[in-house]
Amino acid sequence: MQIFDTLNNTKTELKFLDKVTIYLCGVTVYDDAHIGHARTIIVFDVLRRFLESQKNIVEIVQNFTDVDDKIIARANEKKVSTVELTSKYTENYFRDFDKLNVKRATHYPKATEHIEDMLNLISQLIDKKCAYITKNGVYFSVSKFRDYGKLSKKNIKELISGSRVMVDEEKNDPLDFALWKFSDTQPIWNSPWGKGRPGWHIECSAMSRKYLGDGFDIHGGGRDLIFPHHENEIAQSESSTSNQFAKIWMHVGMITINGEKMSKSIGNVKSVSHVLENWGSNIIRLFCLSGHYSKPIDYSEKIMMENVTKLRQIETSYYELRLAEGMNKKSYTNEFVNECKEEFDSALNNDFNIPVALTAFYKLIREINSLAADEKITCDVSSIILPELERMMDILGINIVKISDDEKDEINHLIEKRNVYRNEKNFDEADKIREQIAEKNITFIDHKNSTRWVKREKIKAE
RNA sequence: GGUGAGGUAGUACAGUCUGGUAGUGCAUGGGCCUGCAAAGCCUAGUGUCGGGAGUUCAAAUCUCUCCCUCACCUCCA
Repeated sequence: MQIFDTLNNTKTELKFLDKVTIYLCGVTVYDDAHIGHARTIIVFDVLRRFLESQKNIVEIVQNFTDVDDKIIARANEKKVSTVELTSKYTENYFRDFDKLNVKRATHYPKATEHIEDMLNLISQLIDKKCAYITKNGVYFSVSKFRDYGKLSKKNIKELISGSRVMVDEEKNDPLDFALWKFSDTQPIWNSPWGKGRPGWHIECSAMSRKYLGDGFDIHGGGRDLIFPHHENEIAQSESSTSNQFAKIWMHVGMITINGEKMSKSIGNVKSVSHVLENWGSNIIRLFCLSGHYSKPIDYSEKIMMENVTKLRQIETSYYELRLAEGMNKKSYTNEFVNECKEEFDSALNNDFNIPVALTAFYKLIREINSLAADEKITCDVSSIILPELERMMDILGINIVKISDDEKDEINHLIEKRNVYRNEKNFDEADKIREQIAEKNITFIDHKNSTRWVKREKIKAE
């Protein structure tokens, strides 16, 4: 598999050994997750599902930042403890992302539960003279790491001149960043250098090492984390181990809202829970996967509606296969299905090109609907196509509304009843049945000689 | 100012690495199917691939240059 590596600025072949190890920068739990968080996490969820479908064992670590100045400020504002605040939003995170059909990561380490690991790492950096102590805290000395700026392609001189950071006279260099900040107010922990709390970047270096070792396959996150967060992680981790940190840096593009940046001041932040409420997980996933992962995508109602159309097509073809009956005299070969599968997989293997994979997916959908139009979907045909359709849907994380056997019997009964009315040309009664069943989100599909049906997901915003 | 990503049909995207005069979805037109619908199928049209120059038998693709957009450079997925 090839993935574009931000560090080397080139597509890089990834060879996995016994398992694939991934570290994904998660969220700071001081507020509800928004659609931008969802995109990054969904992209990695699909990556994980794809790798697993290729028989790889995937170990994925996604952190929660639960100690941070912003958290403290928000907790004070709301007059709650930081623990109350972070546990609430951590719960909300799982509520939202379970609904988004995101598979749980292998580990969800929290910063506050790994203070020891961070202190050990900081000690090592001090021992190696890569860090120093001031009256405000412990700082990483950027000048001691020769490759600083290699990820974000920044040179240190420019960073200093363009720096908008408040100058801290205690620091040796304006670019130096905090590993540990001294403080007397909660939340604080003891350290060999004084009470305080960790800086933001150190947690990922410490926790990735704890769970994945000194080097691992893929480090992911949103593009906006490249500088300074990931740059600083590299500096910390590679200074302490002298090993290569991540083999590949994979960054996911931003989401804009109607062409504008998502921001609190504009008031256009789309929370996951809000978008879920209106559109549901399938539409959100199709939307988040609609452009190449590395490029920005724009959120708008119009785009979401287009994805509703696509979901409807998926539902239709899925039910056509599911409700197949009888056997076909002419055997259906799996040639076309294999072609779609091949295109789907090779697209994903080529820098995880999801839009191209989706084209192969929709190609299969069209084939199914085309066969269905000719009433050629029989059990034998379905048994060839359905497993592949389900495999693709599973990789994409698309969940079609299922139906119980009881409901199925009831619907088949109603179809028979309706057909009797239709034969009698009693269309008023026949249409009544159609309207009645529509309330349960079931749509009849009348082919030439038979009637099929689809149970549709109810989409509030539609 | 610096760095990066982009500018391809009405629209959203792919194709650029690995040159061979453009694809896919949605939307639109026409047809089919239907008792009417819905769903779907079939079919059609639309682009001087941001401008210009260069290399080449051949450029959306490589090189140079100009214009424009966006993101990041401060917390940010």
